[in-house]
Amino acid sequence: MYDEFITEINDFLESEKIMKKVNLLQPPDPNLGDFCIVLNQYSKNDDLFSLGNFWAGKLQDIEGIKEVSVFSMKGKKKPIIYLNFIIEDKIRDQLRTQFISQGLKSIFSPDFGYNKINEGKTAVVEHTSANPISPLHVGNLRNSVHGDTLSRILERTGFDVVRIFYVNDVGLQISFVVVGYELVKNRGIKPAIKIDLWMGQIYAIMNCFHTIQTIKNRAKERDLQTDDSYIISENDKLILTNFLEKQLNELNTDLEKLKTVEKLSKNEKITKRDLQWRINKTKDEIKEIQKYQEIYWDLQKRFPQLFETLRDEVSKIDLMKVQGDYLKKYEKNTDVYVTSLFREVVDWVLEGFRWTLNRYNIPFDVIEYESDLTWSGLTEKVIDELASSKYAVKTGGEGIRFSFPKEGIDEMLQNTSLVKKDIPIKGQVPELQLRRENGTALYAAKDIAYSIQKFETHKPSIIYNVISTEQSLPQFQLLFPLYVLGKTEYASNMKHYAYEMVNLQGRPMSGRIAAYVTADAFYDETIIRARMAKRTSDASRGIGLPEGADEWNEENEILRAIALASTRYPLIDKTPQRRISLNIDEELDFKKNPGPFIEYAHARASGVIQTVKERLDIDVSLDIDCSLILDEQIISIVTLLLDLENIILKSVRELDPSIIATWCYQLAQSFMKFYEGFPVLNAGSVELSKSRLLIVKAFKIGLSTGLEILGIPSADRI
RNA sequence: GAGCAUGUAACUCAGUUGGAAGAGUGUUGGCCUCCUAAGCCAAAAGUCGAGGGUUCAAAUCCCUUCAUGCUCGCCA
Repeated sequence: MYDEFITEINDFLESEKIMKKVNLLQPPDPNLGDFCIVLNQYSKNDDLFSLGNFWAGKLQDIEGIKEVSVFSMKGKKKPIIYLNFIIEDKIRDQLRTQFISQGLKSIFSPDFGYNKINEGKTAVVEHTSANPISPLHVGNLRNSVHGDTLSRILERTGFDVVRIFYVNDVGLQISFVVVGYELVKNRGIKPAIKIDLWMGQIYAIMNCFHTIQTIKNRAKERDLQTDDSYIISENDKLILTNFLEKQLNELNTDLEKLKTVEKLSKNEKITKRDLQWRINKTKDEIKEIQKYQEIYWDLQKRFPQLFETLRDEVSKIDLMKVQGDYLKKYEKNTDVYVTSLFREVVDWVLEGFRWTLNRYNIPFDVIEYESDLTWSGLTEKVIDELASSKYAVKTGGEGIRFSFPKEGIDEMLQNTSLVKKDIPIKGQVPELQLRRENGTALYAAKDIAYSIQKFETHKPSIIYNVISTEQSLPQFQLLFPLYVLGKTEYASNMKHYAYEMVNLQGRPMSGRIAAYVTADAFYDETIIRARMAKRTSDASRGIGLPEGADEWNEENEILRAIALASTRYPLIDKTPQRRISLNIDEELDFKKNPGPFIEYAHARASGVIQTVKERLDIDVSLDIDCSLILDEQIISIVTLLLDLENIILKSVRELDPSIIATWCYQLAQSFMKFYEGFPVLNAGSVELSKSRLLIVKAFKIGLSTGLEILGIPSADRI
């Protein structure tokens, strides 16, 4: 807004033989001045205060400047001198009029809120990708909301975005559900609740049986006398923990010994770290026994019918063998029955996911199955190719391990656009096992193959993987193999969008024990609470319950907007690398959640527009007298609105959609203040009504754009 | 043991290339005869985790240190 002054001040600086470009700042309080500069930036003079007064006198002569005041702040060695500029009222008004009228023009143009720098390019966003074994919970939802918002932001910059859900349908976990499902299906039991919720229960129960069986198998290997049932009896527990605690004691004495001597015995060379690792393992094992004894009773109590059925059926079969067998058959796609059974379970759960995600306004373009990738043979091809590189080591059997020597990494940094900061670890990057000794591929290898597949099928110029920060190292470990395979471009353009996990009331959520607040429950609860709040508020305004079918539909739409604002906003308003702790009760208290506040601001704006239309019958065009609306409050709204494009670019650059969320909130806040102080209906004159109405409309456009980026519909009434 | 992230008001968090410490919630007190009070106004509340360094100037950059979370050789 103050461009003219910049050139004038630059001219002055030049006449003082200072070759620096002037940098205008904003004083903390508008009463201090319209803009200011820091004198220290331009002069190393010892007596800055006198110089400041001298400059102030000179600069005051610039046309349009009313006054330049000198403000001195104490520094350790020298004072810090600010020169505060106050513009002549008339000039300020002129500048503001111009600023607002030009600003409004660009806000009402169809390009507003877009910056097509990536036009014609494709971006892939892979997100959510939750295992299809239990319902989506609030923890998964953070991933979905971030992934979806990121996609929407990318679209705003011109990208053609492909949203991918990657289904991990090959693995031990999924085989639990498949076997469990087959067992209950054969007994004629059908789901009476939402399918993913039901499968989640089967999963938790089967996981429990499986873990208990694993514990018992380990006991057998150690020649301990436990029985074969799927329950840890008190006797079993006693035998197991006694054994483990004895072992723990031995390990601890070894560790103490190792602190004083180099080696434990002549033959055995064992490191401290190794011992520590074993100690931790043993401790975990002891905890696990206790935990799964409790989980057993807990699940039996919570899901009695499923539990009893599954326990009866499981005791008739060799669970480990059947599971392993099924999994192998599915991986190789050799048994039509098994394959269709897996797909039946997976697709059923995915249908449940889709339904849930749809409520949250989160669409997907593509669903890709890990099994398809496995069957395509690409993984084996990639492993073989990597195995012949100089970084691969054979580890016995068919095992292949991949190493990350410093020279190799340095070479990659030179030949790609990657920089040191992209490496999440200093020093030696740990080796990566690609194939087990028994010949099966590990997840890491599949992921490398999958990355290549993603690039080759969708031809994106960039891929974003939305995955929690826990996966930083494995995500980085993907890049170097890609580079080694000659896929330099791929390595450069695969980005890990990392976000921290969600804690729920101080406790992490676990699918393994079916302890989660499901995304569905969260949504349902929010709708109920929103309806209660709306009815209360309507009643205080004398509005009755909705009667006709249309009104019910309208109410439902309003409630949906409020629900999405209340659920999506708290998941996106904090920077992704911050761990968040959701307190469901607080999020449902609409006074504590900024989401509904933003909706309210939008509804108020819509209300104004509607009422004015009904009662005033005025025509609004851009051709208005902006000199009527030069107030700070209005300037701040327009400034914010015009900032949207920058904000979008910044959020892409920093991979942080919370910037958009904060912007929406600030804008809503700014509008609320405007709303209180600047009535449109009773403005006093038609001209004033018109110009204020234009601001309201501009605000509405801006906020609904922001909300659209956040995937939140905007409500016209609340 | 090593690496990464975080640490700002009682609570939840913003804070742009270093340039005058910011919101909301909560607390206290005001404001509905007037476009929706899920709102607005005012007040109180801070050693920016601690210590050091660089600088005219540090929440911001560098070093040290403390606290919390996550990760680190065949889990997916």
